[in-house]
Amino acid sequence: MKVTEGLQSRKQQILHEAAKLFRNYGFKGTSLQQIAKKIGMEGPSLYNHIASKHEILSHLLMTNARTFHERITEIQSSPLSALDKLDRVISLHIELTVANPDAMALMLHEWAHLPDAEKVEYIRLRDSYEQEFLAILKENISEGKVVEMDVNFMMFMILSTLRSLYAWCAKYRDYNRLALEQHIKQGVLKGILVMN
Amino acid sequence: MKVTEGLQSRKQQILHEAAKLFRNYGFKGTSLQQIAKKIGMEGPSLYNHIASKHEILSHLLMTNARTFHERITEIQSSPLSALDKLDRVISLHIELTVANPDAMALMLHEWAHLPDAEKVEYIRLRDSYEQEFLAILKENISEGKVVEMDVNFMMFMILSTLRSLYAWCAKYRDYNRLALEQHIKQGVLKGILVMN
DNA sequence: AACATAAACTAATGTTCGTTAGTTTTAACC
DNA sequence: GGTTAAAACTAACGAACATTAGTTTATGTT
Repeated sequence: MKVTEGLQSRKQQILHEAAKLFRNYGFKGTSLQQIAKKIGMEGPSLYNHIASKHEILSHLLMTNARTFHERITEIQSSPLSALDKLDRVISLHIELTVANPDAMALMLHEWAHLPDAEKVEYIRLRDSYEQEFLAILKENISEGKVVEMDVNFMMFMILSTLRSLYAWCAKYRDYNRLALEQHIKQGVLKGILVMN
Repeated sequence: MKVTEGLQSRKQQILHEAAKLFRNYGFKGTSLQQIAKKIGMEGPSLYNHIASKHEILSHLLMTNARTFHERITEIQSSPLSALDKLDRVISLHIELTVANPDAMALMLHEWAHLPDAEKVEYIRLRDSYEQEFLAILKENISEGKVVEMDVNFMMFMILSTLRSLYAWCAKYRDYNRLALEQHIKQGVLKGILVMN
């Protein structure tokens, strides 16, 4: 019986390498053999640590989906101003993306391969997230903090940027996270045109 | 020998249904059987019209990648003002996305499954596109039309929104295309904050 | 040192799928 | 109506892959 584990448990190694491979080749395009090779094992040996290939995907997606859901609920029910809530939501995306860009990529593309039951839950979590997001935007609009605009459309634009972040943050490793936040908040909130 | 073909040739039907399926289940997650069923044939019969499964993906991706490349080159080499060029590029994205939302989804996610030679060309076309885009943004900056900001970052934000459009334009079928353009240009260029 | 359990390996199974071969049907043209 | 070629079908192959079974190796505990 092992008492001390490596810094990363075997299961975490699997999840980490799988996330990278799934991101590059897709869930269906990645074999268990490939994942195993990356950590120096044979394919079937993975089954000492996981129950199935789908379990890997489920873990990666559901963990992050639940985190997003919990965190935005916290923010929404906090006593912050509407504008501060929006600010926190942007920070939340940046935080989770910097921590785990590969998993963020999967959240966009690979949830379709979840087993049925978890797919349903995933969609529920995501829809619920978007409802909270909409509520925060509506608060801002009714307080006059934000331009009058179709609120669904406003959310689309902001989420498009935040959900693509994973693809670009690698190129901006030289920025620290605060500079990244500055840039995003400037661009998303204030636009890019010079006023006149 | 057939002289008149249906309104859509068999090959176009295949491309159309394949695009929808690839978008929903991914290239690797879609079988030729599935595609064939959608147009009422058996799997192997597809080979009377296509050379391989990869050919379908290649056609869908390369056609659109070349169109983007040609069109932005036209715009860039036109005598339009820098701001008008930016405007035209946004319109270009909207035009191609409305015409073919499924193929646009593939351009984000499925190019990794292209055969090697075409993958190289695809990346070259995309990089070249981004270079033209950057040049247009730099023109705008040096003319003072646009805020001082890291130009790569500015492009990231704009392209994130434009490249996600396919996912949302279905929800906005009630807008006509001009209203869609108004919204996007407002949001991307002017931001959402009320000025003070 | 002996034991027990975790974790690795090899071999094999059953399935799915892209693709090929060979055959039959459909439909235009003389 | 007979000819011809396109386009459909069925059957089969071979490769890839997730997963299972059974065995061996490694390791921590007594």
